[in-house]
Amino acid sequence: MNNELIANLLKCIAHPVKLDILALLDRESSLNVSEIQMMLGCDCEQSMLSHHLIKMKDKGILASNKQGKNIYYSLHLKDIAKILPVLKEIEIN
Amino acid sequence: MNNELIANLLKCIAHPVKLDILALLDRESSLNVSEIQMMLGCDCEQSMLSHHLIKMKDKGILASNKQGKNIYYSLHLKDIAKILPVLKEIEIN
DNA sequence: TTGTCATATTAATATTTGTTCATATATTTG
DNA sequence: CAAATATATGAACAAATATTAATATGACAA
Repeated sequence: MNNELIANLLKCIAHPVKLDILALLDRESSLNVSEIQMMLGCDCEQSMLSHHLIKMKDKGILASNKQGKNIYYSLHLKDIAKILPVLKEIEIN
Repeated sequence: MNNELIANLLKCIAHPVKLDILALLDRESSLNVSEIQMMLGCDCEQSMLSHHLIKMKDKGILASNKQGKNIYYSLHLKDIAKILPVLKEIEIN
């Protein structure tokens, strides 16, 4: 992947809630929107959450699959999750 | 590092030229602004480049050191470079 | 001491992004 | 069918960011 694409990806995920969502979906493999909202501790409004999810889906980071009333999201670009632990471990002085 | 800080870092580097600069400084350890500009293939204006460098310095990603007319920049938050190869290797379908 | 080079600073502006709110759609249930 | 549930959509606006251009600063050389 070239820097242009990488920059786009990073721009898309550079948001605390989005990072939370990625970490969740890296563990849980598939969750519907309400489940995600619960697990985020309700600190994210329904509409806001939907916007986040759709933006990440548009970039190919997430995938979604409808089941009845619910829409299940999952991590599609799995490799992106690899950077999360690396970032977590960074220490600042 | 928490998601708030990570998001800030990612936002700061989520730009093709900034990613180039990081890759350069990961290899070369220390370069002055003109050297960086040359190595970027002159596709970045002086003022723009200066803005990029200063922003990354403000976030603690880069460090600078003045030597005569020149200012040498180096990678201060070295760990951030660890994500670059991981990102490069990501493939999109 | 003037000029030139390397870099920073500032201001102006265009563009993008984040957020909220109100409303829409689709599915299920009674 | 009407109501309830789950989620998406779109508009509006503030705030953040990117970009450019013009000018400033500081170091060195002639």
